[in-house]
Order: sequence, then structure tokens, then C-alpha cells
Amino acid sequence: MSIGSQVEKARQYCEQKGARFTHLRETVYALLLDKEGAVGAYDLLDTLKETETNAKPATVYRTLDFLLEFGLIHRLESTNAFVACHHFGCSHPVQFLICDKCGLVKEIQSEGLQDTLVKQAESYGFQVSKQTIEAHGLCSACQ
Amino acid sequence: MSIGSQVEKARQYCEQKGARFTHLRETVYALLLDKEGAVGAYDLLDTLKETETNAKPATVYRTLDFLLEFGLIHRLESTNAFVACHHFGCSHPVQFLICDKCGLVKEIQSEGLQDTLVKQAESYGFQVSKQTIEAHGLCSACQ
DNA sequence: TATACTTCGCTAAAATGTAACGATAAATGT
DNA sequence: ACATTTATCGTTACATTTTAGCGAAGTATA
Ligand SMILES: [Zn+2]
Ligand SMILES: [Zn+2]
Ligand SMILES: [Zn+2]
Ligand SMILES: [Zn+2]
Repeated sequence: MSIGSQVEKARQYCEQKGARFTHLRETVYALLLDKEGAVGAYDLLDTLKETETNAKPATVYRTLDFLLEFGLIHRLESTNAFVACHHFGCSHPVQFLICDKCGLVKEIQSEGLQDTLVKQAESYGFQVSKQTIEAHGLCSACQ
Repeated sequence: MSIGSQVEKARQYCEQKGARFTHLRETVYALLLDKEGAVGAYDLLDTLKETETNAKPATVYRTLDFLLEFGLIHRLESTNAFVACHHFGCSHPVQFLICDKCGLVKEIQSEGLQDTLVKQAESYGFQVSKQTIEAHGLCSACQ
């Protein structure tokens, strides 16, 4: 799906939920969609400055917070970076394959993985509310 | 196992590998063993300063780097915190259950979980070298 | 318009993490 | 014992990542 139509989908999703998909939010989301991999907040800030000349760290973090809250993007804990989600709306477990050579980030949804984790946790009496699964390695192109 | 004997086990493990288990390293490892949960680097620094008056951020991070390298501790990516490993030596996948209420961190080793992730990754042609699995939620005592 | 609410620009600072360099201290070879 | 090498430590300074606070500007609602 093209970036443009993905952005439109995001706009409709936000407005349907009563949230404003402002120019900043649209711009940042589009920037992230434009990448194969994840982008750090300050790299994002540098890019953003090209069009939004008065962008500051707080600008980026506030915008990222919004996008995170509405599930339009995810945060990679192992690299302090952010990546666009292409299928927001459907609540889904978040699992990533991260290539340490080319930076590619592949978001997967393995129900099996999710189930295995939740079952393991239950066997310890533990109730899972949010999981972080990030596998680092090499993508097929980089091996 | 008591903290003392766990520290001794660590000392022997390090020396057997030709590494020096110095006073600083022992102290930091013991501090981490003494916690149910994970500790941030600067909290650790505050505690460390009580006995090592000239400890600085670099002191802590260098020590943590050593302990990480030898597998005596793990780093939680989702909370920027460190937790002692009680069964170093046996190479094991690293998976955590983290209670968001009381801070308890339970390290588990589910081969099934590891296998499921690796198999999923392989189906995308992806070769995993290191995985991060951290499940947040509530422990049995906190539900 | 009046009102409430959200977003934004800006400043500052907190929290987290590293690089660099010389001084000690320990291991190694003679 | 002595010199040589290596690892660790103390210190300083800096880099990176993230958040708090405040008032101005924009937006919805009545
Ligand atoms: Zn997603
Ligand atoms: Zn790659
Ligand atoms: Zn472990
Ligand atoms: Zn708990």
C-alpha cells in the first residue's frame, strides 16, 4: 500500500476515534512509513526540521507519544527507535525481527508465539498485559 | 541459594575463565542479587556510593558491561535496568516476566518459546542471533 | 462570542549512557 | 627482582535520550 493511502487510513482511524491527525502527526507518521527500518527520535528530528524549521526534541516526542498511544507506530525497546505499524486498529501482539546489518525491521504476528508466552507466564501465575519480543539477527538478504 | 554462595560461584566462574572478579564487580553483583527486581544504573550508583565513595557513572557502566559480558547479569531493554542472573554458565535464552506493580522480575527459560521464535524467524528467512523477550504484567501476588 | 479543551513553540533540565586519558594494579617474561 | 605488557580504575567531560512546565495559538462546542 502506498504511503499516501496509508496516511489517509490513519487519518480516518484517528478522526473516527475523535483524535486530531494534525499536520505534525501526519508528517511524522509519513516519515516513518518511508523507512524500511526504525528511526531514532533525533534522526527523526533532523529530517523533520527540513520542513518544520522550529521542531524541537519535545515536538518529536510529543508527536511520537500520540502515535504510540493510538497504535500507529511501535517503539523498539532494544534500540530506542520507532517504526511505523502498517496494520493498526486490529489489536495485535508486537513482535519484531531486526536485521543488525541493514537495519530492516519486520513486524510479525505469530499467534503461536503469543500463546506460548502467555501460557508460560500463566504457569508461573503471571498475567501478561504487554509483551516485548525483539529478535536481532540477519535478514535473508544480509546473511 | 544465599547471596554469599552465589557470589562465590560467580568468583570461581570468572577466575576459571581467566577474568578478574574484582571488589567492584563483586559488590555490584551482590547488590543486584539482593534485589527481587531490576535496578537502574543510577539507582545502583547511589547505593554503590555508600561504600565506594568515588563511584561515578562510568564506574557503574564499566562494571555492568563486565557482568553482562560474562553473563552474570542481564539487561532489561524495556526498563533500562539490570537484573542478576542466578544460573550463568549454562548458555540460555533470556526471557523475563516483569511485574509492573511490585517490580518483581522472574527469569524463565522456555525452550518452546525460544524454538517458536526461531522457527517463525526462519520462515521469513531471518537468522536470529539474540532475542529479547520481556512480558510485562502482574505477578500472582499483585493480581 | 464565550468557553473549554487540545495542540504547539519554547526553554530548561532530568535521566541515561560514552569517550578519553592518565594513574594504579596485576599478570607475564626475563 | 626487574622490566614489559595488560587490565582495571579514577576522573573529567561530554553525548544521547527523554520529560516537565508554561503560556500562546488553534479548535470544538454551545
Ligand atoms: Zn503493529
Ligand atoms: Zn539485512
Ligand atoms: Zn539468566
Ligand atoms: Zn507483583
